Amino acid sequence: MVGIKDIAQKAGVSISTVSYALNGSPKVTEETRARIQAIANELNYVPNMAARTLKRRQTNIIGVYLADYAGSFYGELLDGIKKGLELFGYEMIVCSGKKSHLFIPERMVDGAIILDWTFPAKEIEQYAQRGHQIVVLDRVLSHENIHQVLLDNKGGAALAIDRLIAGQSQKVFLLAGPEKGYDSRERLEASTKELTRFGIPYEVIPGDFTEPSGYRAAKQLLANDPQFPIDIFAFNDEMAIGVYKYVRETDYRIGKEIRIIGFDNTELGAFVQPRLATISYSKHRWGMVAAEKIVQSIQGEPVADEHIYTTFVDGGSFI
Amino acid sequence: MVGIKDIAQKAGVSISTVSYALNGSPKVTEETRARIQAIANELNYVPNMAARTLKRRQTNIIGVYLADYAGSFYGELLDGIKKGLELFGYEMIVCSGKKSHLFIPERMVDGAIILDWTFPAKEIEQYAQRGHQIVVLDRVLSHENIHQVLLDNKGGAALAIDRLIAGQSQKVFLLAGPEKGYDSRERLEASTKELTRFGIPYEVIPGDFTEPSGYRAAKQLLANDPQFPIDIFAFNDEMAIGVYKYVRETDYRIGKEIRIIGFDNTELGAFVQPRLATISYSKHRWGMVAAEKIVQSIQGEPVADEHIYTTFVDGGSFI
DNA sequence: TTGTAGGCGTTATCAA
DNA sequence: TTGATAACGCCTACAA
Repeated sequence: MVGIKDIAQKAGVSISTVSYALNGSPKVTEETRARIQAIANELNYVPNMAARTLKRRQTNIIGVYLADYAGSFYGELLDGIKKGLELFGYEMIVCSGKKSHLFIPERMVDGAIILDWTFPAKEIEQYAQRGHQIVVLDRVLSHENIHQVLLDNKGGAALAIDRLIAGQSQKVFLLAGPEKGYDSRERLEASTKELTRFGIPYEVIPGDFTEPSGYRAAKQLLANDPQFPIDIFAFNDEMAIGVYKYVRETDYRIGKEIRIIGFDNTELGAFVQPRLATISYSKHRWGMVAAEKIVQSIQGEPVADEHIYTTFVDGGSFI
Repeated sequence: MVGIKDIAQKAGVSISTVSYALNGSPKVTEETRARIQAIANELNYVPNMAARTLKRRQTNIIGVYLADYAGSFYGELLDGIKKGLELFGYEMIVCSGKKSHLFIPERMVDGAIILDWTFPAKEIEQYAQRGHQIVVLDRVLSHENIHQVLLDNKGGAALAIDRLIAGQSQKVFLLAGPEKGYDSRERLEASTKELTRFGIPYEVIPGDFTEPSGYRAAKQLLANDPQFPIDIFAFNDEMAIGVYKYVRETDYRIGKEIRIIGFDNTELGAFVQPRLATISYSKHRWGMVAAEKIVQSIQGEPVADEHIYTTFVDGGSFI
């Protein structure tokens, strides 16, 4: 491995001079700087990250933690985070799985962005307590080193419910996500509140944000001699797609006997026929804002929590 | 930050004893080992990765390089890689973008798995030349430090063409991917060879593996007063979906006037109606094998290049 | 069984 | 403007 020592030797200077030159310090002549740079290039020198990190105590890398890599959902979000971090000279690495959590206390990353319901809150708080900066996208945690960029779940749910009501719905089935999950809880709370306000009866059907759970829910709903139309607000598009799948096996039609609104505006929802009506938000922006927040908090600037707002997307699945 | 020094002090022993104890060396009493471990836990000690790496000269991290994070395509593959690496005690980080390439020469990662046509071959070879181990999934590079786990593109293409021929196709439109891309080139070569062998006329339509390029291709095909049925072999599912999108805007029907076979067996292709006939392979296995190869080559074991085989998946889009 | 000390490759503080 | 040198936190001969 070629290090600054080799360069120093070849250039006939000391290692500190090399270090200065390579780091663009004004303490060396432009001439020697150029000469040393040339030698460095010639030798294909690349600084050893471990050594540099050991000394500087920062890596300029942000870790993004996801529960899994499935679904086209994450694509745009990661893109947004990456673009955002680039603006500040940070690199992004994407991690998943328990062991990679250690990157945080090990100081392999300067900060973390978490969208992973699998990541225990206790653990996050512990890292924050040790002084690590963290931005969470899927929960609320109160700590000076933790900040959040959250979806406006309540606003989104209210949008969906308002549409259902405008569509003369007589009863609404709320196809919920995991009970302990923040997003699902918020959507549920806002939905029931809004429905109650308008005096519309509703029923909560448990789900877990996966397609199969949507499929099962649809099966169950149609098995019980239902009253049509059946109006469903699925707390994410994936479960809504599961409903489509089951309904497709019957003679019922989405948008007629079964009316449904999703949440997330995924690619698949936009492709199915009829198009899935859903709640949309900019995943790209979400990522950009998260990146901005983590950098700000690392740099010790004051950072305010922020929300990502939602809009309603029309689709043939509802009216 | 709490280091072994702090532990040593609190335990009243030297730092080396702590190091030995924490690393399970047989050079310390089980008793002191337990005592030191207890103190380490109490102090929430986590080893500093930079320092450890500097000394050990390895991180036990493999970098996976992707062109982007889009599409559900990568989900299973990454899952396979992660699972595979776990078996050998390695962690995975997912990277994208030019700057993260530096992780390789910087020794931030012990090895790299590359599926990123954006990553210049020259650069890969350069890193290999410096002694870094690399596994590529999307090209053939000849170097002792580079190994490949490739799709059996030719076999897959032949499968598709054989079906088309069995379906009495009179002419086949080959909807190709990027010209310089390895996968597309292989599929094209095998397709034309097979078609020529059977004396079936064909026409190559340029595309770039994106949905819009499939859409455009369909538009173009249908504009020229074509002869039905139009038989298409799209070199990936995404472009095939583009074809679906355009056809849907017309009165023609997929599976009737337009018959099409894709490649990749993506989730979306399985969902559309009629189901997209396509070439399938195990992305999970692909990842597992890639993981195995990179670890083997890091550990200096002999490693043989391997192929991932394909199968045909029936769908209403063809016959 | 435990302690001392040198070194991993850089950076940064002093002197020169 | 440069050079010698001490950290950074951990590992590991070698010595005790």
